[in-house]
Amino acid sequence: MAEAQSGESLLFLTDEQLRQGIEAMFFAYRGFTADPDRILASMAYGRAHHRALHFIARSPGTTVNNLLNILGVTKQSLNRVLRTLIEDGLVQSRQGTTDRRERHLTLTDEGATLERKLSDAQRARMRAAYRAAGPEAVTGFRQVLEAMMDPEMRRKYHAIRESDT
Amino acid sequence: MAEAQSGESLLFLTDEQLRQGIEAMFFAYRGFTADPDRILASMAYGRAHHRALHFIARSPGTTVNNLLNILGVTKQSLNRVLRTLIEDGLVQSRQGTTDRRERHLTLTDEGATLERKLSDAQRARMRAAYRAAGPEAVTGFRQVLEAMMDPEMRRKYHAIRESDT
DNA sequence: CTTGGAATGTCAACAAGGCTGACTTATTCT
DNA sequence: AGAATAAGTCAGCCTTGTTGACATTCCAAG
Repeated sequence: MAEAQSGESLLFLTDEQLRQGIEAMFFAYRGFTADPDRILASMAYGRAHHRALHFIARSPGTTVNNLLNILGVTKQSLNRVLRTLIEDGLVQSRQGTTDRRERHLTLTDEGATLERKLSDAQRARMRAAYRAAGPEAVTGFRQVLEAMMDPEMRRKYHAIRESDT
Repeated sequence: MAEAQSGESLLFLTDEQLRQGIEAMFFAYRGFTADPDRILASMAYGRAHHRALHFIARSPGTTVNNLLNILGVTKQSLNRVLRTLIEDGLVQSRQGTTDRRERHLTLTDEGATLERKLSDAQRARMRAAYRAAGPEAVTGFRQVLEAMMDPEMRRKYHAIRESDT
C-alpha cells in the first residue's frame, strides 16, 4: 500500500488518516472529561460547573461578561450555573469598584478546594498521557490542537495566558 | 524562568503546562464540532445523530449493540436518535440472518449523503490543522490522544480499524 | 442633568440528549 | 423447558443549552 503514495505529506492527509484523527478526538475527549465527571456526578454539579470553576480559578476577579465570552454560552445558561455556585458558597461575586455594574468572580476557600480536586483528577490523566507520549509528542499535540481552534477561540486561549502576570 | 527548571522532562509536566493542555483540549474540541454542528442546526438533528451516522458509515452492517458499546450511551438514548434516522430514511435496519435477534444498520443513499457532508466539513478542518502543524506534530497529536483514552475506549478505537478489511 | 446604552440579572418556556427503571417481544442457547 | 440475549418501548427525571422579554443599575456623552 505504501507504494501507492508518493510521500508522507500525501499519506498523512488521506481521508482514512483524517477519519482516525476524528475518532481519536472523540474517544480522547471522553477520557479527558471522565474523571471530573465522576466526581461531579456524586454532587449536584455537572460539567458546566466545572468549566466555570476552572476559568474563575484561572483568572480570579474575572467579570461575568468575560467568562461568558470564554465559555461561549448564553448569560442565562451561565447564570443558572453561577447562581448555584454562589448560593453554595463556592464562588464569591463582588461588585466592581471602578465600574460598579460589573461583578468580579472569585473562588471561596471551599470553591478552590473543589476546583483543585477536579483539576487534580484531570491533570493526573493529562500528566500520564504526556509522560507516555513524550515531550516531542506533546509539542505536536499542542500544535495540532491550536490549529484546530476557531481563530476567535485561539485568541481567547492565548489571552488567558497573557493575563497571567 | 527557564533556569528554575532542571530540564525539559520536568518543565513540560508543570501544572501550568498541564493546565494549558486542558484548555487547549477544551477550545479545540469546540472547533472540532463547530462545522458539523452548524450544518446539523439547520436540520432537526444534533451531535448525537452525527455520531450515529459516523459510526454506521464506518462499520456498515454494525449491530445496535455494537454501536451502543462504541458510543457509550444507553440504548434508550441511542434508540431515540436511531428511530428518527430510520423514520427519515437515512438509516436502514435489517434483521440479521444468522442471528435474527440482531438488527444490522446501514446508511441509505440519503444517509450517506448527509454523512459525507458532515464528514467533509469536519475533515476539512482536520486537514487544515494537520497541514498547519506538519506530519511530525500529527504523530505526536495522535500519540497523546491515544494515551488519554480509557483503556476500554482505546480498545474500541483500535477495534474499528481492525474491522476494516 | 438627562438620556442612551452597556452590564447584569431574572423569569418563563422549550429542546436535545443524557440517565434510570420497568417491561415486552423475539430469538437463541443451554 | 427455561435462561439469556438483542432489541425496542414507555415514563419520568436531570443538566445544559436555547429564545424572548424585561428590570435594574450605572457610566458616559450630549
